[in-house]
Amino acid sequence: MITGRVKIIDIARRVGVSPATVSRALSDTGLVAEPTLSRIRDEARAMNYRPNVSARNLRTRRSKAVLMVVRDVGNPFYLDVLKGVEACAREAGYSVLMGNTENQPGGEDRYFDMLRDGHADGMILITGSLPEDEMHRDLLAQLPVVVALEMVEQSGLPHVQIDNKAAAADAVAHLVGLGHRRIAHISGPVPEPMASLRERGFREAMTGAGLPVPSSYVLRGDYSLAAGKGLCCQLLALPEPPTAIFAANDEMAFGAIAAARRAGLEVPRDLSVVGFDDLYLSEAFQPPLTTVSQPRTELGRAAMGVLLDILSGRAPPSEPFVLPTTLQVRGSTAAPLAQVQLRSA
Amino acid sequence: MITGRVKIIDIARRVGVSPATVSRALSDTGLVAEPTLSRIRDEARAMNYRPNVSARNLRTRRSKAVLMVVRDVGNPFYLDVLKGVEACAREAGYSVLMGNTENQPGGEDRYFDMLRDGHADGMILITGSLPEDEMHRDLLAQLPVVVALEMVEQSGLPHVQIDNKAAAADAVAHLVGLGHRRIAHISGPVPEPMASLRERGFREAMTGAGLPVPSSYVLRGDYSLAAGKGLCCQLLALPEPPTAIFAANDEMAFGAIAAARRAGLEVPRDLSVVGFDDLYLSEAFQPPLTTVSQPRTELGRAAMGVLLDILSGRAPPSEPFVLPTTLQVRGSTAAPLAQVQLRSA
DNA sequence: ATGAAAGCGCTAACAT
DNA sequence: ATGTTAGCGCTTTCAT
Repeated sequence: MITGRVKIIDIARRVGVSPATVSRALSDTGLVAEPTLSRIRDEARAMNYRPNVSARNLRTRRSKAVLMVVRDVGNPFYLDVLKGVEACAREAGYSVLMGNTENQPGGEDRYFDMLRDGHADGMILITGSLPEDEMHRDLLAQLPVVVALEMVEQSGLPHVQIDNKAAAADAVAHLVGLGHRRIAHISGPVPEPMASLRERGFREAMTGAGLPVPSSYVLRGDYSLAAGKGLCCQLLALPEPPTAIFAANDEMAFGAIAAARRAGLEVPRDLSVVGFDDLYLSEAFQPPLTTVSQPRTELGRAAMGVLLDILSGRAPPSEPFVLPTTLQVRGSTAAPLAQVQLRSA
Repeated sequence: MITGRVKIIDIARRVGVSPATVSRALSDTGLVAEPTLSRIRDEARAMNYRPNVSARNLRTRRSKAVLMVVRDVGNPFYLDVLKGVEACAREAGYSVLMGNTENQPGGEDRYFDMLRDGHADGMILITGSLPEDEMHRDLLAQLPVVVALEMVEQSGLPHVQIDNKAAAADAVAHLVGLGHRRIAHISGPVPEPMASLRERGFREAMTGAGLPVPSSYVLRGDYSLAAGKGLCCQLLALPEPPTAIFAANDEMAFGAIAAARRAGLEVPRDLSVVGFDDLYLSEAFQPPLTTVSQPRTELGRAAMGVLLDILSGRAPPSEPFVLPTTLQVRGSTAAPLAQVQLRSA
């Protein structure tokens, strides 16, 4: 800490009041009368006063900070969520700390500790898992924690999310609408809830449309570019390759498109690809990616809103808060070519 | 704060020692003898003790946190830098807070305030500008602040950076080597130092190769996708359009490629494009982008290293710390077609 | 409307 | 090697 040398008592002396009055004047309690009020504020500004946060936090037993914990800070996807969280937090006088678990099993432990040691007052958890110790269900549900985007079943924690199953079904319906019948799915790391729901959305939409889902058409990925590439190769090598692929996220969709191109196919002429997430570069990608767009910033805002409710003693919603998605139809999807032609691929 | 109810005095009572001894035992001072030491540690673990950070920070007058301030958290580019900073910080027991200025003029003021109010002990500044107040040069140079990637001239602050001019010259040399003679530059927001240096690298490399730099061939952008698109259109509309473009960052390069494609040109056949930064998706882009790769994580590490030096009283290096770049040659550059053909474009 | 006094939980002198 | 004491800077009773 750069010793913010001027403290409340310095102002008090200069103005000729007690420290208590200065504190009250500076924190807008409405308990200080007008001649004094202005003099204190002016003097504080003149002296370039900044309250010492440690002292204040120690006294008030709150840090006015919240923690947003994600799987991987390196994933640009979360940045829009952060923006929403931050905007909402700032309005309420909170700052936001980022944390990431690097996808490691006990990764959230560290951040639950930060809740206990006063680093933060509450937490927005976007990792889909809970700490390994400290797992007394009923106790956990008392903590000021909101789960966003992901799901932690039976945790009793409030959730803010999208309808992954319906969104996936939408994407598939788009492909079916274009005339595709042989549609494959590159899933996320099932059995994680998010990945599972997207896969179920895929299956139900297919079944609903009377289309078959051969087991070779559903391959499990890990949301990485590399997985998209590898699994797409696998699909294209099938005796009856799909004419369309629905990937559980954009990165795998990018990978799939790269693999298709390397295999001599043109997207969307020879293969349609739909992603999920609508990443920053999905629109600039060649071809521009058709994908499910999540209201990322709004999800962040909503999650922070629920957290503020909890922190101020209001009851959080008992039902999950569900925000709508939209399918961004772009250039990576088109009607399929005649089947004969594709067999030769 | 979730009241971490168990405090040092609780442990002290259980073990039958004074709070001071517990404090010493828990902070590895080596001043507590062995029978006691273990008993204290065991008890602390058993009671699930967590030190209250506010109290500790207040007492020690340090927060053990550093601030990393960037222009835009939404820019994935900074995330790799963050990883380096965080790794190095964690080893030294520091946590990292992110801040962003949204490119607004007075944006860094807020974070300099956080230094003064005890939120953080030091700062890594990646915005290229200083707060508007508080500009007493000599005073500023005393603050525990390290400038990374960008440059703040005459600030007296330690810098960790790459050689932007040389890297830009490398990129141009690559194009010249392929046989290009009509090479244009889409620059960053000159006169910012980073943008200026890249432009100078471009100019010097061109001049050094005996190539002309008509003024219509150097257009100023703002690092955005849109700028890349727009300025590329402008270049292609020239009576003598360039056969190659060196963009001051990858996003503008992406924009340029998109614009070229829209204009009916194929990259790299009809137009070569080089970027700068080597963003996450540059490799997956179609065509894979030839670009200057910065050692982002290493830059982060190095910057944090210098900051740790300052925070622990060691003198920072007086010379800027310069890390090497590498030109990633990928698919967006190739030898130019015959000139005649291009004129018709 | 303002002041006096206590204390948040911890660590660092200064004893012993 | 351990205990005693004081105090970091602030907010908040409780008085007046």
